[in-house]
Amino acid sequence: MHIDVNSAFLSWTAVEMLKDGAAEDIRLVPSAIAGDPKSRSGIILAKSEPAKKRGIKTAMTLPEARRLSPGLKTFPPRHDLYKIYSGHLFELLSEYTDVIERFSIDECWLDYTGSEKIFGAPEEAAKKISQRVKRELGYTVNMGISSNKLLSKMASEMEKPDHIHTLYPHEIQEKMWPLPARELFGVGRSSAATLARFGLHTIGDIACADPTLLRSALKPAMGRMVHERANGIDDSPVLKAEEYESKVIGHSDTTPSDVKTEEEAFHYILSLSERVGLRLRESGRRADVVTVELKNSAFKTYRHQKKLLAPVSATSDIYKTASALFREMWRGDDLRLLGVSLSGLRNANEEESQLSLFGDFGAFGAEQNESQKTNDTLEEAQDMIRKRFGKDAITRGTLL
DNA sequence: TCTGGGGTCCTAGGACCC
DNA sequence: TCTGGGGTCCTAGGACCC
Repeated sequence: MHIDVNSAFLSWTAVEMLKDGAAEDIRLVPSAIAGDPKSRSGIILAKSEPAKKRGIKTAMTLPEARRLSPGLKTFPPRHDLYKIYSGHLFELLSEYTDVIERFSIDECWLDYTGSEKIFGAPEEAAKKISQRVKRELGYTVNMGISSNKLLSKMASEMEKPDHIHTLYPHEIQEKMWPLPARELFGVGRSSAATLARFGLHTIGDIACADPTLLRSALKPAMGRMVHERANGIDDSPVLKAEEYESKVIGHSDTTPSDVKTEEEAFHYILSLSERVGLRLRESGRRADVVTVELKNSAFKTYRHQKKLLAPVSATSDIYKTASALFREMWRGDDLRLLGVSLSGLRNANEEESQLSLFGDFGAFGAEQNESQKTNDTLEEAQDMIRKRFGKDAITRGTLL
């Protein structure tokens, strides 16, 4: 089964507002969750059904949305709230199986195999789950049922909101093949355009196309994948949280105004390094690849990465690499976004020799190792302060 | 009153190795 | 008197997902 919260950010905000005594349910009027144009994040993140009827789409800019729906009520995103609501949903779902894969904050797969004996046929269980979510948590979900992840996902995307769909293999031709190619999970704007050039417009067209043609048109991996998916083929397992580890830890910020100087950029790089470093250490891991991403005022994005000789976890090491990357890559253009991410992640204790043999400036190993130990201790202390008193309890003077 | 932030995966080219 | 073929690793860029 695949389960998807209808207009998650908006639904959860609506439930919270009602809990706080709001007179109006924002789900029943044209409304949206949107960022703030002042901070240059003014896009639609979620919309109500009445807003959707007026043509408002996710990722649309706020002025565009207001033109379509002048009275549109908008509310800022509340990610901390969403995390809590998401947690409650997953708790409820955990009663039905312990094999749950969280795909995003509002979507997951349940491997219902074996649970029939306790909760009945999947269609019956889905109905129960959906009703319980509505009654106990206060919002609606879409659910899809089939024999693999791809088909259940395609099923839950069908008619919204508050629907349960099946898409078993024998239903593929009737229910999935007539859909536009773009609606196949994994086919985006670019692939859809390429497929259209070959006269392939529906999922059925892809399913019946020559696999060799697809592989040459879309590159081998993508060609093979879309052909398999269009035919309902997918054998990927539902991965429990214990079996899953993220491969990247990253943060990026769109700045309130363009960054034009190296000095200003370094402040952001330091703040970003601190945030990814904290998350890295909290996850108990170290990283040996640092990536810096920049987006200029023309919306052109570019990144540089650097693989280190040894994995690191200290903010100072991350910042050192990130600022060097920035210096090497910056084209002098006005920047609207800066990002720092860490990859090449491994468990901290797996690395016996975590200390670099050579110093910063080719100094003797011992000195470098001592300063690194001091750094680690300093940062551990800061992490503890943040854990106990909040993320803003301690920060660098330069970031104030 | 213009365009977010968090990720995953694939490809191509170059350095390098035998 | 003219330049192979098997690999691995690193990096930059891009497609795709929510």
